[in-house]
Amino acid sequence: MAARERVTIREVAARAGVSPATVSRVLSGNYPVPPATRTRVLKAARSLDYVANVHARALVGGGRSMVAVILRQVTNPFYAQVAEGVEAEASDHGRLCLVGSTGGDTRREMELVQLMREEGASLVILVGGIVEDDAYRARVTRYAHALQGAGSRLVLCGRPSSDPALPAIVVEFDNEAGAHALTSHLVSAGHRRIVFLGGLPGNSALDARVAGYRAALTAHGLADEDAHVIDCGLGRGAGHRAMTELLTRRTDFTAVFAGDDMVAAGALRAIADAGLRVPDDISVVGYNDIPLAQDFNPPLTTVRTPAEELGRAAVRLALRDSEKLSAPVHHVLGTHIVVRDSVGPPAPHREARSTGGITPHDSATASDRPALPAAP
Amino acid sequence: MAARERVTIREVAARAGVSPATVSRVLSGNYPVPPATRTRVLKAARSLDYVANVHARALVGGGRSMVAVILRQVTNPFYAQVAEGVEAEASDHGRLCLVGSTGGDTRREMELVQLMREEGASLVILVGGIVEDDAYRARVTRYAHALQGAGSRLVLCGRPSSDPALPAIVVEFDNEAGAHALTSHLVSAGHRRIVFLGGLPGNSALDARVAGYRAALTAHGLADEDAHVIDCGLGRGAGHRAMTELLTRRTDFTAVFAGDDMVAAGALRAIADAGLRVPDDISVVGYNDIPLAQDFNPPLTTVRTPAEELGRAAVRLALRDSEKLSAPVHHVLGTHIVVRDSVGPPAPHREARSTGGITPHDSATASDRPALPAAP
DNA sequence: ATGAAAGCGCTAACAT
DNA sequence: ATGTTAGCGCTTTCAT
Repeated sequence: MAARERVTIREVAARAGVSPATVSRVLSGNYPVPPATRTRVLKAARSLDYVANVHARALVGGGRSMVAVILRQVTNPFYAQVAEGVEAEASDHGRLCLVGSTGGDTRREMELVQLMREEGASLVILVGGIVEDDAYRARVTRYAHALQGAGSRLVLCGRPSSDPALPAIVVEFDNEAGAHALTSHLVSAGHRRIVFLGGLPGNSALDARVAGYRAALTAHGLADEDAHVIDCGLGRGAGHRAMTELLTRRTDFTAVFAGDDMVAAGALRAIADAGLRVPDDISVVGYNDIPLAQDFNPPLTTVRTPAEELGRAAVRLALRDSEKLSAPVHHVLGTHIVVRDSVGPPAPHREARSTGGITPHDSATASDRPALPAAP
Repeated sequence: MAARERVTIREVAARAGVSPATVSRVLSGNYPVPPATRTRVLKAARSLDYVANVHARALVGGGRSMVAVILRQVTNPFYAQVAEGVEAEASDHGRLCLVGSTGGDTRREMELVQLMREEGASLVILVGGIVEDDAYRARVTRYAHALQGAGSRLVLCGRPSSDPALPAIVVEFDNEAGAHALTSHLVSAGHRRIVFLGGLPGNSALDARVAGYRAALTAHGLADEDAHVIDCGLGRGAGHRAMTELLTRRTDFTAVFAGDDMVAAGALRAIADAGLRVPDDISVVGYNDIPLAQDFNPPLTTVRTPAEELGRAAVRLALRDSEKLSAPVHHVLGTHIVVRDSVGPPAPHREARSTGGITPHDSATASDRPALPAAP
């Protein structure tokens, strides 16, 4: 089949015996047209399989604008949920939604923002914390102004604004409070030696969790030297590697605070591989409560960050003060702990800093595991 | 800062002291322009933060080309992986990639395809099997032709073509073979009463798995009445509900073939909730080998469908015979079983169709569970 | 009630 | 080497 030319409004007009203007009026539906001609035009359009050209329409100001989400990777369940929330809310507002992923590459992020700007997206939503440096912050500032100049609006989702005066909407969680609560939960269960697995210096979300973890430790009268942060970054693989390594080096911690649920997944596997059990030997907690966290072994205690709601809030807020160019909006969503089965009382044999009280589980390696050092 | 109007090519021209045509030539780069003016124009454009209007550009014929993925939902790990593969391969080819999700709504799918076509996507990739009916098939045919007419190309990813003559590329798995192998694995372990949980009549991928399951049963000398398919659809929730219900009704099956890993996740939870253990009491297998399947309790035996490679293949194939409009391409990717810990020998007390041999686990409900009926 | 005409921002002949 | 002109397909005044 040959690629016949696209049928235009003019052909429909000819077929219906009216002018293009009339066809436009019928199709746009924003102008009263007598039922008689209306029907005639509609029939002509249908018989020709006419579809309006969005470019022409957009050019002249008619086109529906869409909302764009830009995130690191779609395979991360948390990001995916945020995207789904954005999608849902956008759909409720009759907007189409597109998601682009950067793979952590700032160049690609820049291209994507640019592309969205070109397409005339009315909303560009940047999701998730990246590792920020000054150059990056400067770029976000440029995005915000450029987008505003083009009549659209930037939303920072799940991360703080680098500059409160930025013409951007920010929607995020209180990661510090969440981490504080989760750490307290661990302390309440009796844990004193808790390692934070998955720090990522420069990433605002992780930095906040680490801060909450440290603050909670202090609040419970533990010395700062009891804090131990392993900056292995995020992801299941990173969690698995770091935990495996930690297990061969130390024996005196009783709980692990994973930077997020994927890190927790890797850590759980590493612990199982080492022949230890959760929570009998070591307690583990995660962060985000991804849908499959309840299917881990054991079901994971974690903090629920309503990802989908984050996405929904982003577009709701942005659309609400649409065209108003009001003062920068800042919205913080609450989180709460979800208690499942990965936390128990500390294992007595792991509490002491000496290597006394060895069990069959770690007898093979316990003797060459040094105690936790003070934080740097 | 007020939202000044979008800067146009004319303003850049004025700033650089040249005509719009010259600016266009410089920016499009497809016409020799002296370095002197070239630099001047570029500087003017940059200082004005000029971005070309894609709509105007597309209207007149010069659209950039990007690749678009359209899938049901990004939160499904399998789909997300396919999208990531597409993204990666597109990126390798210097293309930008956008993903749109339909939420299973065919109207939204249509809008998205339309949008992509209008936006000048050179590749539109439809991922995953939907429930197909004649109207839907007709629509896909229209997509294919419309896209071809617009110089782009349609790729059907993870589902068969409704019509072999369609100007579309199809890349998929041999679901029937995979399901056959997996069912055989179960039979080899000694299972005779295996229920298929998660049928979705009309969905080509699931229908193929059911067919493979039935064929394997027959091949191993089991009567067709040993087949038992529960059409509960896909998703963790559906799997959980259906499994819970099944557990209260029947007692004589020893293994469950879940339609995909998410269904398996729900089934595992339901089994655990009922106080039964996997694989001691019941064996469970899934399909797709999503990244977290290894973190289930127990780690799930499933068939690995290389999702990312599926996505990569889709764009590689499509880009390879780009502009060639050659004969329809059909590509089938291999799959293989990944054996983990969710399959064991059948539990003796569940094998008999009578209610003899009760164990503490199911003694409470076993007496009112009827035997599996023959398939309809 | 409906047509004619004027662009939207851009590119591609066609001029110079 | 660069400016001028004519649309791309559509919507929207402004006429009729």
